[in-house]
Amino acid sequence: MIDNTNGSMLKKERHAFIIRQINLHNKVLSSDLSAQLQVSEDTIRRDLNNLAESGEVQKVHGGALSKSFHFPYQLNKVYAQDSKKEIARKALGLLKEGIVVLTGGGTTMIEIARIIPDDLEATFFTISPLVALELAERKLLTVILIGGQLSKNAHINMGAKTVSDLAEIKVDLCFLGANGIDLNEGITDSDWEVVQIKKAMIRSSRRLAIMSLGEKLDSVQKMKVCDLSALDYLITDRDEDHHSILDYKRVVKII
Amino acid sequence: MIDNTNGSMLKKERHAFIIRQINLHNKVLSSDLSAQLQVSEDTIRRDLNNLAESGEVQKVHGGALSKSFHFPYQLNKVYAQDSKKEIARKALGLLKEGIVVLTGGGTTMIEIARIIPDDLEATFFTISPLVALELAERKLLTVILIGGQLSKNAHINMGAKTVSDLAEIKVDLCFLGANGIDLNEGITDSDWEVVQIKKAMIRSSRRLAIMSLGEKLDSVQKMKVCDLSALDYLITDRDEDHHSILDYKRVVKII
DNA sequence: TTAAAAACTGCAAAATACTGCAATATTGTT
DNA sequence: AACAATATTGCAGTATTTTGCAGTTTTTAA
Repeated sequence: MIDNTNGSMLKKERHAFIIRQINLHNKVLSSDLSAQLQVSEDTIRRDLNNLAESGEVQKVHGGALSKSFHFPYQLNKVYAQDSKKEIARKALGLLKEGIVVLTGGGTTMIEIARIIPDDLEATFFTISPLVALELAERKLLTVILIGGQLSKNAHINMGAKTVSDLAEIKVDLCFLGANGIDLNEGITDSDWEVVQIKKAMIRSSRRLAIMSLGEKLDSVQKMKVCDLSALDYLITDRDEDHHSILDYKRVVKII
Repeated sequence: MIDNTNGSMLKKERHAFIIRQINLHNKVLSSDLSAQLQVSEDTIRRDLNNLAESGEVQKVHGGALSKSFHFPYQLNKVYAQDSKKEIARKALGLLKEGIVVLTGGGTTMIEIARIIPDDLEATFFTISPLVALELAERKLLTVILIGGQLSKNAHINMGAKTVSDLAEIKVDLCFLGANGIDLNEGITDSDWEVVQIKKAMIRSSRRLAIMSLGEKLDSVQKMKVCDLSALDYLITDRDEDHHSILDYKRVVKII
């Protein structure tokens, strides 16, 4: 592991070693390098300063990170928007002329609303004001916003009134986002109120389509919404032959 | 799941992990992060403070929320004329702690929603998704969106369901825009459905405040909403001594 | 209203970073 | 090879950052 054959190591060699470690692990700790390279932490710190000056690494307190290490988000942009668009594109295949749909909120659902063709005639129930407004842009859609108390976090209508209004409808298809999705635990969420709403939505629908980023697969939250067996479709951005999908494929139709 | 390759985790890595969790689930709890990252909640709190300072998340009691999720609809920011802002400023005077309000839609109403102080505790019913979303930004407001079929041009909920839901409430004050306003003909509108909604809203309110640009005074539309005698307040951008106001002043309180 | 949870404050310990400096190593020149 | 000029390294002392803890205040929920 340590290339310390002749006791002393040139600065360039150390730099190369550090770069290699960073490429390997995306990060290095000064303390680790000091031990591995048998030099003082001061020297390591100077090395990291050099590499940072020439823009090869990103120095942080305690070590350094790969320069490509950046926050997985961009300001003013929806996280993983391309993936969500891919999900939206797939979801579109479930929409047919005259269908009656019930939808939740979330950015993925908004992406679907955005790409619904202008010539589709259908009825959309939704608990999300944002989705409703987006859907209302399509001339031929009937958009019904189910009322209730608007939650500040999720920006969807919740509470008893929403649940009881939901009980009065029965739709062909329900689009729902998932916060946690797992083979054994099924669909889970972290907010009790949200879970009540989702359950009510599922009760009001003949078929259920869950949309989820592939990243969320195998994650579990505190509250249970339903089992995987309740799903008719699972729509993700991953290819259906992706290894992470295989187990799900046996339980639910993957789109 | 947790990227804990090495025993210790650099601060920036924690930050990235937090951002990722927020992007994925829209919200995080300090307690969860503390457990997942194996650091004290104090550290998490400081992390969240840092991320909030640089505007990357929105900190709330107990955790943090995704910021990108919170402001998307501000994109279609309407630029209210000064006169509408003036009306909004005046309307604010009618709001008191604990009041229950019912509002319609329209840019003037949105302008009011925007300038409501953060420390006002009150309950707002509304038939406008946009107004509801704007109101939801105020932490202490309870916002109840009355459902119905979303009209494509006015972007308010209408139809039988909305009317019957309105019949079930009784509020202190109703804010309504006016399309036509005239001494003899009262408040008038051009859309039959809108008139039904407005009448239902008026029935559900103890006091009625009509907001209208001064230029709409003395104009008449086809359908009647109510007489001027039904108004408690008429809010315009004109000075109350303006010549065009004088006649109205005898019938209704001008603000 | 009270009780629990969460946030803030100040503080101290540990880890990390910086400064100047002397010892050592490297390089370039004759 | 000898020597000077330069660069690198480790060290000691000091400063800064990070973190957890205890006590207090604020917020939330019942």
